[in-house]
Amino acid sequence: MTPMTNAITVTLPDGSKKQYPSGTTVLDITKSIGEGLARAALFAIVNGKQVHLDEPLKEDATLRIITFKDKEGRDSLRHSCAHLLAASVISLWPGAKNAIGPAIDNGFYQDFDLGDTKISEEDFPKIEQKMREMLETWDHFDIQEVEIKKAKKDFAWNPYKLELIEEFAGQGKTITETRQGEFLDLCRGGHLDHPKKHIKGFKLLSVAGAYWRGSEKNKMLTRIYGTAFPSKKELDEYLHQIEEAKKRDHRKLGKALDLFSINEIGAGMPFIHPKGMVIWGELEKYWREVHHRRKYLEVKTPQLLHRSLWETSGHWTNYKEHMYTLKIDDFDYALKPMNCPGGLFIYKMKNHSYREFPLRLGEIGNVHRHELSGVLSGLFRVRTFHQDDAHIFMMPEQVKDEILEVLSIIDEMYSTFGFNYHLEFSTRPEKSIGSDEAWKQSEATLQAALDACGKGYKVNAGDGAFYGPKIDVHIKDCIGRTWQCATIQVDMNQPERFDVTYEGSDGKRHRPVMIHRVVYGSIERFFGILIEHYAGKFPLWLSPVQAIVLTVADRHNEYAGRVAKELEGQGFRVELDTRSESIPRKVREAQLQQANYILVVGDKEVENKTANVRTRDNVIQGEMNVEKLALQMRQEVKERR
RNA sequence: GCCUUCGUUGCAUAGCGGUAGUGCACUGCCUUGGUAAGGCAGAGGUCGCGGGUUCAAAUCCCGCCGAAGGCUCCA
Repeated sequence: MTPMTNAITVTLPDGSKKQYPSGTTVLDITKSIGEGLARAALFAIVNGKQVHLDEPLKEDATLRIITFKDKEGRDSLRHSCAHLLAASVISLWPGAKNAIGPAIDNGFYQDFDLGDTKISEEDFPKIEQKMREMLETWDHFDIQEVEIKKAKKDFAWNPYKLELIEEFAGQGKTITETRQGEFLDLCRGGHLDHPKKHIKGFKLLSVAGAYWRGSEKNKMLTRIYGTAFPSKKELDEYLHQIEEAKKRDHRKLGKALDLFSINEIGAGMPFIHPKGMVIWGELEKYWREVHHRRKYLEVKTPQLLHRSLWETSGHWTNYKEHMYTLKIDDFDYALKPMNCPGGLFIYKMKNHSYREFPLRLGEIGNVHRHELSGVLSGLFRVRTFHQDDAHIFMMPEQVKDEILEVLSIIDEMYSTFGFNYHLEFSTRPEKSIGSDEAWKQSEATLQAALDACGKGYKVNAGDGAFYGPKIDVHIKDCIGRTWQCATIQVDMNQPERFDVTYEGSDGKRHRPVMIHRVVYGSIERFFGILIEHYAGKFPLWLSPVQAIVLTVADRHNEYAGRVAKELEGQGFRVELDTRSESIPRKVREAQLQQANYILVVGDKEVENKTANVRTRDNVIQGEMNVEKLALQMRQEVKERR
């Protein structure tokens, strides 16, 4: 490390030391160490003295960050809060039985069996009040190791805890109990040393049903979600962030901007409206532009295909509950849930030579999947959607380069939207087909490609598909949420099932390697993500309304029409507002529909043959020659910014 | 699929046993106004669908359809 002037030395919770420039705050430091810790910092001690997290540090200080993570990285603040919630609910509803209550990513939850009692969000103020009252008496947690017999006796009233005790006893684990006044709980620990002192901001967020131990075979419990932070300020920031995310909700914006709708005549079946279709069309156009340049061939395969195809592919036996099937003239048919069988069918229609490889068959294919009604959500989880699919056939020695090529396409396209992303590599699951050797080889090839691309990646051992290993790409939108979109999968199943081959340089038949890959993933989903990512303010190339021309008075209508026509003639999407409404109103409405450029024309502009230009973000460009504006807009569209 | 909550005009909502209200949007008229809501008037509703209770149901009960938040994070 190059020595820094005025550097401060920070002793991190793990004991390691790091240098920062003077003026850095504790919060900056925790953020630089890792996102988790930023929210985890309780307080900091500089040279033995406690400081505020926002306080800039001077040089030559040694800092200790006191966090609410315990030694095993568990979030003791949120976990302690879950205990507090359990104690409060049981105190308010004495018949309630608490099940588990862990800390989760952004807070905590606690499950309850409430018998016939129903708790709703209206009860939250009452519960929160009780929590505050109880917290006053919670100076510390008493945790005690107990005999199994005693534990069973203590929790005779609670079948969930009993089940856990039995289980832990069977595993030879020690049983620990914690007591806060009246409230006794079974808990393995991971609490704050001083709950009263450190729980400063908590809030209950929602109530939901959840199966005991996550299995639908078990009883449905009531789960209360909440969150907690070491300060009121951080809690408020978090709540504010949730509000901001709600404003971007694609379902809300989709309605407000008239982009799409999902109606009760088809749950999970989106209707794309004219303005939404403009964006959709641009996404497809861009996709084709990139893929054509990258030597992909495009195909289209039918929606509805005979049962025999699905029997060959294995979907009829393994995927039937997700397929829409129907009988036509006494034959069984199914709507395609995936594009690959159709793609393979095209491949099989003629002989192939290694000279054609890699053979890239792309298809923006409409698929139908019967998802459970309860999992449907806006455009994010639907029953019919379009995959920007491609099936690539190649020789084994081409796989590494081809994966790199696909990663390069992904990088190119995601950069256009301003998405940062990270890669995840999933390896062989327990239930899988194919030989050990085949798996070993394809995993090694994917890994070699990942290493070569230099992006860094996370390994999810055992998370691959049953037919092959995969690479998933997770994008991060502008408010920090991540979404899995692109995926690259090696398929060791379908080529066998369809018995596809190619002729090698040795004149013999060989089995090609096939990979599936998508970039957008689902166009519906990607569209939804984009709506939230841009908060409805689409960049010019995607924007449904690129410009609105509005008039000051009726006598300017004719000229305004000419201006609109000129821009339209140059290929822009333009609206004309000649209503006899006030200018502030017309400007406001143009802004609300997120028109990129708002052109006002009045006496001055008619005389000078110009338009007065402003953007939806209140940037006033002033009087401009229309041709010059068109030139500027063309450049903006071209650069897709 | 299961749990909780919810479905009132194009949108957002009030009403929660006794003639269905408001705001925005829409239509008409007045206004011809210079950059985020000018004024007045009007039209628009099988209160998701079906059944039940009641003298009377948007309101209470049951069933169905649809939506939202969950159902992975383990004492």
